[in-house]
Amino acid sequence: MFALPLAYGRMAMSCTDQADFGPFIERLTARSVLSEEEKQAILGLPGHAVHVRAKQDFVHINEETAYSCFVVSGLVGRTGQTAAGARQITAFHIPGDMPDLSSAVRPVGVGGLTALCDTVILRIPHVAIRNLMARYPAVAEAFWRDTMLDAAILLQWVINVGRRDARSRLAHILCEMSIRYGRDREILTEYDFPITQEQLGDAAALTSVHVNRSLKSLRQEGAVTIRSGKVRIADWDKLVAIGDFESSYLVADTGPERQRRLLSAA
Amino acid sequence: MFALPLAYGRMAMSCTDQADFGPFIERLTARSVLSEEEKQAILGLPGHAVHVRAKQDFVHINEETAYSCFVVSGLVGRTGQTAAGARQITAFHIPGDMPDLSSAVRPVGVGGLTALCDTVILRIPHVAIRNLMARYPAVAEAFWRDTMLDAAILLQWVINVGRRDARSRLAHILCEMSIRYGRDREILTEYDFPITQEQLGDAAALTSVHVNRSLKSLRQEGAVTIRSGKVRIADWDKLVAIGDFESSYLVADTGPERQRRLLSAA
DNA sequence: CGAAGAATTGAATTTCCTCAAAGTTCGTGG
DNA sequence: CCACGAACTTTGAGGAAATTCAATTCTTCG
Repeated sequence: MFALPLAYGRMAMSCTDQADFGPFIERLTARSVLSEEEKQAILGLPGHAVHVRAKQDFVHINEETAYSCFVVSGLVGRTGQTAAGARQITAFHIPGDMPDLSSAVRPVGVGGLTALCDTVILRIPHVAIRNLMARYPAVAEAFWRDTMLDAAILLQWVINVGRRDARSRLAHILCEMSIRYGRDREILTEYDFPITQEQLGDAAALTSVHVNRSLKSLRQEGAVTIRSGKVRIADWDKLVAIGDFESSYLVADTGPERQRRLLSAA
Repeated sequence: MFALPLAYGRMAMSCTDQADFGPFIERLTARSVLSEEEKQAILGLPGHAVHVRAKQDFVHINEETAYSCFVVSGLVGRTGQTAAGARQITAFHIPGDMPDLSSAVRPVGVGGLTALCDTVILRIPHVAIRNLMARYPAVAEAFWRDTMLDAAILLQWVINVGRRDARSRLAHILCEMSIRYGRDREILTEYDFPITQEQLGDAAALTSVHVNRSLKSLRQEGAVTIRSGKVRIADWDKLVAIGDFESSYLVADTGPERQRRLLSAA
């Protein structure tokens, strides 16, 4: 078995530290208007913790699940595949993300989910999510908005894979993850990114050999270094220039002010 | 000016033929449980018709709009761009689609919208959409689900661009459009696809020169022919094989039965 | 009929891939 | 604490796919 069930119970109880679920709430509330009651309701979602070892799929392509996953720790990749078996990572999901939140509304279509390193997830029944959304329309909208952020990232992914050369693709990914790992979306010049060059290649649509050569080039140019899962950005501006990175798709979001405007207009 | 305003008024009135808005309703109701009242409410959305000439952008990248677009006729491309100016089409939208429905909830992040040929769209104010969703939660969910179908298509787009060679990419696109143009998702072996090889290249992340050579190869192999915007699929099975096409991401959807199950469970 | 846009073809070049072999790192068990 | 093995990284050489640049032909449309 690839997965080891640990505990059942309320989300807040299935982990010793309730803060585990914090990042998601933080991200949501940064972009949506949620009341204390609504936030508490989200925190009260029932969750089932699962440890997944590195390189194990925990949701298969075209699998129809009855739950959505919340990433507690580790790193998750959304994957697709050609018939020939070539793997493509279409998204990274870090702690605080819900990679397949959309499955609550459309049970298939997110592709597979793989743990890129040892990872802990929480499985949250669709029924619970749907109940919550029925009760709190603002939560439903916040969830929808969260899936649209994923879609916006995916859109940049297409551009990255389609229109940039190897070095740019990698630089772009490293810039993006820097912002995403950062609290309040600030730039992290150093962060843990537990991924192999092979997996980076699956994400950037390159072979691991070419990833290696390209990383070497980035390193020699003094832009960035990756060593045993630790990214050190030596020169942010240079990395941004190489990666043709423009963070607005991550940052420019519907903040609470905008939400209030929309709500008052309606 | 690139756009020529035509008429204001209720959606049903801004076009002589109400059936123009039909495809969207059909698609939605095929995947969601909507009452007659809810359908009528959607049909009653106010729309502002706009004619857009070929190759004109009508929503710019990072533009924050106050409306979503509904494609009445023609062909729309969602676009992204690198700083160097390389263009990438990330999605095609055909009559009946709402390319930036998501902007009602997250005003930026869909990229730009371009008319790939002479096209008519309807601009529907976010306020109206949001009012409708507030009144009918089932409509809100149906709209969300529609954006998730786009996301699922986008996911395949990444795989296509990232992991297939030129011929396969083109074959995959032509297969996908065949299904999408078909009513009830049946296979069309002949359909209008008013697009240039240059634009196909922007979609497949290839140069127009290489698109040309690859199409020639597909033609010579007896798989498919494109001539002045008309696709003729000579051998569907062959095209599917070359394009590594598996239609479930378009077809396998949350039908009404599944929706009823989810609703009753909740 | 003429012009503009689109499609087609050729030749040289570049980027990335494939195949193959060493070298490193790190965890595990002796 | 060291030896071993597995996984990961690094490097080399040759080849394939797609690009670039440039020129020509075909279509469409006013």
